[in-house]
This record gives sequence, C-alpha cells and structure tokens, in this order.
Amino acid sequence: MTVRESGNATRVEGSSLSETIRRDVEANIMSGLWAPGERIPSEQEFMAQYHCSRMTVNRVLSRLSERGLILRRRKAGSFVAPPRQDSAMFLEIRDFAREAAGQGRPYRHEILLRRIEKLSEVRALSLRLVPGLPVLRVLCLHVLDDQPQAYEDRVISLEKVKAVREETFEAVPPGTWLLGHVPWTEARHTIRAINADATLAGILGIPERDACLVLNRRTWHQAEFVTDVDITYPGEGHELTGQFSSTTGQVVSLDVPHR
Amino acid sequence: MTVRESGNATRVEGSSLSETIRRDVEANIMSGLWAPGERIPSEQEFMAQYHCSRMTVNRVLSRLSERGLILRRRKAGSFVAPPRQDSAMFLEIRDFAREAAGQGRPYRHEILLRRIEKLSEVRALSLRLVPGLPVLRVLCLHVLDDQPQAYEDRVISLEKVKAVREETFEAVPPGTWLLGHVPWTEARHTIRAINADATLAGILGIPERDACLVLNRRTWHQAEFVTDVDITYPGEGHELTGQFSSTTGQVVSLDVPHR
DNA sequence: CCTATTTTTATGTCTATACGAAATCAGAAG
DNA sequence: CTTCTGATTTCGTATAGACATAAAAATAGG
Repeated sequence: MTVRESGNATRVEGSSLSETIRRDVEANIMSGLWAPGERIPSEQEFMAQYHCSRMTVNRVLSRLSERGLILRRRKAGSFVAPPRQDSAMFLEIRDFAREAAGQGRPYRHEILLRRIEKLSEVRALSLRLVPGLPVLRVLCLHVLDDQPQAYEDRVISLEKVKAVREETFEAVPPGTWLLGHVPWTEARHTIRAINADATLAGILGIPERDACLVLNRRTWHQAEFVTDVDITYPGEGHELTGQFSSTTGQVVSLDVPHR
Repeated sequence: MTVRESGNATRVEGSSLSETIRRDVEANIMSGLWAPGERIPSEQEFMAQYHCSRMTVNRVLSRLSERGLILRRRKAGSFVAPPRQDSAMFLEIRDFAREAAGQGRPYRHEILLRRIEKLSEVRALSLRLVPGLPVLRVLCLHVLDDQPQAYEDRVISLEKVKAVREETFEAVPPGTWLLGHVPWTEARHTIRAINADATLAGILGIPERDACLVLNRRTWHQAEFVTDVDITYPGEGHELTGQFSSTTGQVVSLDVPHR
C-alpha cells in the first residue's frame, strides 16, 4: 500500500510528538487533503513516518476518534469522519423536504430569484469581506401544505463554491444542497424577531406587523466565506429548539415544529 | 491524606477497566459528591484503589481533562472543573449587571413578584412533571439606562433548590444566582417570536403588537427539574448569537447586543 | 521575617511489549 | 456461485518502566 504523503512534514515547534502528529492529521483533514470517508494511514504507517511507538500513535488517533474527527474500525483502519451534523446543524432549519416526506405532507420549494450578483457594500461590511465579491443570490420560499413555512434570502460565494454555478436548486433547496457539497469549519448564528413589513407579509401570506423569527446563519471553511442566509419564519407558530448536555456539550435534539 | 471513598464501588459491567474508572469519576463529579474546585484522588491513589497501572489512570484523567470536566496541575493534583459556561451559557442571557458595569451604564433589576406557588397544570404538562409541585415563581424586569431590557418569568423547583427559600434576589437577579448555586446537566432552549400583548407592552414600554424575542430555558440536574424561564426581549433591537467551530463543537462567542 | 534555593511530588510524555477482540479477507466446502 | 470457516490484520486495552517538567513545599540564607 502506498503511504499518502501528509501535507506537512515539518514538526517539533515547542510541542510534544503526539501534539505534532495530532496537528498534522487534523490539518490534513481540515484542509480537505484527506476527504471524508477516505482511509488514513494505519498505526503502523504512522509509527514508521514519525519513528515512534504504537502507543503514541494510538493515543492521538483514539482522541481524534473521541472528538469525532475520525472513525476507527478494527482490521479496516481509520477513516475521516463525515462532516458532523449535530452541533453543525444547530439552529439550522430542518430538511424541509425530508421532514415533509416523513409526515406524508405535500412540500415544495419555489426559487423566487437566482442571480449572480456582486456583494453589496452593506453585506460586505457585515461579513467583513470586500464589496463586489461575486456571489450567487438565491431567494427561496418553502411551502408546506400550501402554507409558506419559511422565506430564505441567501448569498453563496462563487469563488469558494464553484460548482454552484451549474446548480439550479430546482430539485434540491439551497440549504440542503450546500450541506451535501461544501464542508464548513465555522458557523455563526444570529436570531432576532422582526415585525413583517408589507413585502414580507405578502410573500409569507400573513398580516402586516405580524412577528417573525429570523435566523441568520453564516458559514466559513478555513477562514473563507461560504454562505450567508436569512431564514424568516412567519408568525408565532415556529420555534427553534436546542438541547444540551453539560458533559458532552453537544446538541442532543433539534426541532422546528410547525403548529 | 485520606482517600475519599467514591460513591460507587461496583464495577466491571461488560466494560473495560478504564471505562469503569471514567464512569465512576464522572458520576462522582456529576452527582456533586466531588464539588467544583475540590481535589480528586491522585493517580497513585487511583492506582491503589483500582489495582491498575498509572498509564491506565492517566489515560482516563487526561481524557476527562480534555473534555473539560477536570483541571490538572503538576504537583498540585487534579481538580473538579468549575461548571462550564461556554455551551452551558449558550443562548443564556448575559449577566446584565456585569455587562452594564463594564460599560459604566446604570443597570438595575426589579423583582415584580416572588411567591411560592404550586406548579400549574399547563406548565407541569409541558415540563413533564406532576402538577402541584412546590415552586418559587419569580417575575423580574431588567432595566438598563432606564429602558426595560428584558422581562423574566421563572419558576424554580423548591425541592431541588432548597436554598432559594432564603433568597430574595434583591442583590442578585435569579438567573445569575442560580448559575452560581446550582449545577446542571441538561439544558433545553427554545426561541420564538411573539407579538406583544397589552400587558407585556405595558411592562416593557413598547407599542402593542411589537415583535418580541422569547427565550425559554429549562434546566435539569441529574434528571431532576431545576428551573424553567421565559425571557422576553422587547422589539427588534435584540439578537442572540452563537458561534461554533466544527472541530471542537463548542461555542466560541456569545452576544446579546442592545442597539 | 522575607527571600532564594533545593527538594519533593504529581503530572506529561514516551517506549516496548503483550494479549484480546473484531472485522476483513482468503480459501475450503457445499 | 454461495456459504462457512479459519487466518490475518488492525485496532482496543493494559502493563511496567523511564525521563522530563512544573510547581508546591521545605530548607537555607540574608
């Protein structure tokens, strides 16, 4: 078997050997050099590469496994874990389509606008990016039981997500598509309440001034901007829920019930 | 030095030795037997108690340290970590008083009601508790710059939090007091938007029908109910923000700006 | 009494080895 | 071709020993 060369051979920067190995492995995963699902070197191969004992390698890989970055299977080896969807998905909308299918309710989404734009000054300032960055702007309405469920206003970096140029989002809504196509390392969520103006009330089919919940989600990968989205839920009938455990610090459940 | 007897001496239930030690230590911390800041047995003492090698103990304690449950200091020993405030505090309101002091702005809170009640049927159903449970009901208004910042409607379990009978919350608001006095293991947050009714609008000093952000937070300790609170933020001027890293899964920052 | 130095101690890291367990792979049997 | 079986690989866990490191504690010096 050919040993994949790791992207970084430099080491020992005032840190321990196991720390060096951990950093290297983590860098190879986060950079995408080692793709999700791909097999990483075995303990024996790491031993040879770093000239150390198996226990040292084992400590590193076991810890990475506990943190959910890799999956380990006896005899098979260690594999890069698929992107985590737990805390990742926190405060993300559910997959409307799948949820609707599970309940046997008619769901559809409508692409109201799909256009290549330059990032506006206001948005650029807010995102700490340069204005004029080429982005794909998508406006999307999620409809369940012929009732508007959410209105989505999104920009996607065309530099970072090149494949999005070919995607019409007619089959799959933008949020779902992105989750399956782009990894992320940082996400920032902001939630606020607004009174619906005339335009929004018209789109969502609610009275003007009705309270709406707005979830803003910004995602980065390796410090590079990926997407920025405002998802507006109409009226008082929507909730965002997150459950935590203090020991694991992880989200246990996630819910967006529609009453 | 006297070795504190761990609460559970039973072990080996189809799991490994290190798993047994981890479970025991974790149980002693989560149950409160070993209080935050308290020193836990040294590696040598664990070796004697479990008749195992130091490496085995070291693996367990190192991992617990990585997870943030204990703090380890050379020569000093290992200590139960203080309750984590990162993911714990996620979506919790900031400490109004401290924030105000940092900005030199006049903050105060008003206790509108403090009364021992029996848990209502509606709330009991929602919390999956029996109606009639004795609770302390507290209504509190947070005021900054003479502007109402948040309205808090809370119940606290008198069975679980006995010390709360003596607390008037005149010096410290209920949320801050609870954080310092009661550990938690599970927390559930729900966020929704509502239109302010006449009563709420009056309390918060905003026009009727204005959109408000409502944060509901329920906390448990060891499957026992601790507290349930609705915090209502007035108008469109408040946001809840959480930042995540996909590698650590932890909240990096937290913000409730008032514009 | 205060300060500087040495000692002691608990943790941090690493090695080499060992046995166990599980899953894959290959080969044998049907 | 399918199924069973056994061998091999890889990870899981544990041991005993070693040296390093940081910091508290004890000691010596001013």
